Amino acid sequence: MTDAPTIVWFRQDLRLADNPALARAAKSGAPVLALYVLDDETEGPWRLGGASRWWLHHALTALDKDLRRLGTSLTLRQGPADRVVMDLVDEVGAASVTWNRCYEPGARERDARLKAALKARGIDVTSHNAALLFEPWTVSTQDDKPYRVFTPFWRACLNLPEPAAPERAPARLTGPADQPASEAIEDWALLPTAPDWAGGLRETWQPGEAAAAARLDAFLDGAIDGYGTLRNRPDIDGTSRLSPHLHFGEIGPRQIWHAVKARLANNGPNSTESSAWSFLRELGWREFSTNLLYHFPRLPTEPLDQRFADFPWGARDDKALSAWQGGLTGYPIVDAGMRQLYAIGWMHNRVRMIVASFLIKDLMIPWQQGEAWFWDTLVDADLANNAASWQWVAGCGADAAPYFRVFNPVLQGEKFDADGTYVRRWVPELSSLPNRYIHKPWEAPADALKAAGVTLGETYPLPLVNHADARKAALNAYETVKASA
DNA sequence: TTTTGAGTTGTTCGA
DNA sequence: GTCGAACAACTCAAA
Repeated sequence: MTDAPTIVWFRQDLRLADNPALARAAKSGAPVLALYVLDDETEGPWRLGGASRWWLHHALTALDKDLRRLGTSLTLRQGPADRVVMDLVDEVGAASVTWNRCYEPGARERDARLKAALKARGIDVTSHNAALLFEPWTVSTQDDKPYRVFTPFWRACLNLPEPAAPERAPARLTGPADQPASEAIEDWALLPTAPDWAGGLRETWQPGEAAAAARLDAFLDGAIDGYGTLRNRPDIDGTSRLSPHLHFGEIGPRQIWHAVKARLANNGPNSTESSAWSFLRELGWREFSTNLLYHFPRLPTEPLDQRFADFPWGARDDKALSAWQGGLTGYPIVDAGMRQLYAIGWMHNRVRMIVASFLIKDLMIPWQQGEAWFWDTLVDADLANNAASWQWVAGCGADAAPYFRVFNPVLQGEKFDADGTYVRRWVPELSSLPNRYIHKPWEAPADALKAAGVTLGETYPLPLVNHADARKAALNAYETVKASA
């Protein structure tokens, strides 16, 4: 049975280049059966959110097209992935199964179970690293414990052997003689219909491996030079916007790492060098979050710092939560961010911190509710990054901000969106307000509001809470955590 | 074991 | 408007 196929199970590695599982199968000479399984059960409550589903539809369409160029195609199946894979092994008489690792707790358990079951049946099964620069089990403190502080973690990473150079995509792939039936992606109904809210996503994003590579190239030719400072400016395209491509594995961190390094070696004056390093550091944060999730699988639901288990959150307030979600808090920078998120499935990172701080500290709503909303609405929703970042803002995570650090939405707006460009773009009903009031319309005199066509409480909300009071209340609540130490 | 240095991303107050 | 200091102590990681 020399033509028994190898199943390459694609997961969060939807690319042909720098894909060790695919490379291994291609080199083996066996026919390659490319598989993707839509599995809404394994990760429990963390099944793919709406924006992620939109992205996935297009990413799989692009991957199938790329595979066809090489001579095969993508087989789609739905169901609990371990069962689906096992059934397909029987169906096609596969001799070998290979995949690239995931680090979510449900996926890890499932993969371990499946691997054991496949081995027990004499199937050759391998797993590989396509998602990280450094595997979580290779980075630990001298006491062999996981790092809980970013800077020493990243230092330790940089002392490890450099990540391997990415491999090219296989030049050609041969599918199995009998290509098994694939489900139709349309039947998965990943795209929103009634209503179709994805217009802003379509205008903003192009999923797929080729688009990811183009995005990286554009970033390396442009914004990376100013990344060190401009990445904080939501009114400017100062970031790479690679996050959704990275999440779905349309590009891998090794590819980014080596592309940035190559550029540094070629033409890196000192100013670009520090910007390039601050960009690579962001990859480091991605690694750090994945490490945290790997070592603390309850990260998405429970505070890393147990003292926060009984944090005195405010009484349940659905109206405040809805106002936050809908971008109707009365704080322009917060509302701009939340509307950007809803419109295009992405929010600038600086603004993510501002809106998260507002939900947690001004509204006293548990961070898990913000995490859930982001999970559903972000095209780059990633279990590790999302959980680690929300916990960080809440002060209960690794490397947590000091409790007294409460973002002031007015000052943050004035500092990072000084002329209000970002607010005007996403909160158009304020667009005619003068700069000096754009981040605090409630301080504008009546004639300025009138001239701008703004009626507070009607065309734009009054502030949901008074920030100065909310800040004091938050600091009081955080005092109780200290006391419970 | 003990000690030491350091910790992504802020705000407010007073000079 | 701008600047520096205070905010409060704690935990982590390494020497």
